[in-house]
Amino acid sequence: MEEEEQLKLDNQICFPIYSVSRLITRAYKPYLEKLGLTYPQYLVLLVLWEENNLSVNKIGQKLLLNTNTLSPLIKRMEKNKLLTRTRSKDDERTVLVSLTEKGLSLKEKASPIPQDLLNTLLNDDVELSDVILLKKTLDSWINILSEDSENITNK
Amino acid sequence: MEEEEQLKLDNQICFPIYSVSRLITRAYKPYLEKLGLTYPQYLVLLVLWEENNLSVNKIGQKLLLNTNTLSPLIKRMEKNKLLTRTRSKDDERTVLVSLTEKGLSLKEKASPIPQDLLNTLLNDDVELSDVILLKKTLDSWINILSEDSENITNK
DNA sequence: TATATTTGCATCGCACACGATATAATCGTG
DNA sequence: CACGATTATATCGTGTGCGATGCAAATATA
Repeated sequence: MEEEEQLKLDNQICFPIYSVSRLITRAYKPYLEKLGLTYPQYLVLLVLWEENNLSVNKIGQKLLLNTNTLSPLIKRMEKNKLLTRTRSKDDERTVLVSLTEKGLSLKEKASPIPQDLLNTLLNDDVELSDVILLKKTLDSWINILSEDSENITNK
Repeated sequence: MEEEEQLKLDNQICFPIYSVSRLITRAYKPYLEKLGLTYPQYLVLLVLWEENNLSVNKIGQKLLLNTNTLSPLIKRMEKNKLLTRTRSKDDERTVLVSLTEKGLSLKEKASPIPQDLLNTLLNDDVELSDVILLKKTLDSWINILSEDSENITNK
């Protein structure tokens, strides 16, 4: 393909990813608003629902987010009584994040959301096999791109 | 799949999209920094390189961005001498955005970027056919999701 | 033609992202 | 044990995204 052609918006691979990412966040919004959550906050909860009592660093590794994003985000969640922050006794530098009752209880309310949204897509002629393939491709890109940048957690 | 299972981060389709989107922006950064651009500013230029002298509204339609995002963004670009903003004589409400010499001249410098980044991925064992399929899938999602939300340009 | 509605853009407030930098605790090495 | 390097987190500044709202120009309708 000509360089000229590659600069056209329609031929960019990055633009659809960027757009779909925003559109998905938008699709989540009505669901998450009912729970008083933003999308990144929901991601933090997903992590903690799987394994409670993690350090800020560990959450960042799982979400590929740095502490300069996570620290204020987690503080807002603390203010909303979703979780607590405590310095570890073993290592005073580490902040351990634990779910409160409120944070735990949201799990049940959130559980139908992924299937609901998936159904919206599937109802609109998206094939489940495409979704699975898409995820597979993206997962391999995450590996490549996060190794390339290698700066996710200020290493 | 159980609802419980669907809440695991590994089983979410939205998370990889969100992550890859950010990782791609990050991959673009070293290239765009040399041109004094951010990623969304680069997108605006892509649009204007294809068709100059567009209204804010039209740019927003192409990028699926609303004016509350675009207005300040375009003003920053005006401050950086990349473009000019003028009220249309036909319709005083409309602001027409035109590239300056500087904005136009960046096109050549930007032209190798997409291929460069694609090569980075392809060198890392990503199949071109996967990229093409990925784009196809995402494009159809954009159609579905932007119709569903139907609020991209404050309609 | 007067006025209600719509349209195009802008502003405000809030919540991310993230590079750069700061700070305190811990670790490594002599 | 001393002290420089590393690590975990936090803070700051800038630039998005976006819902809510404002405002002026254009349009529709009585």
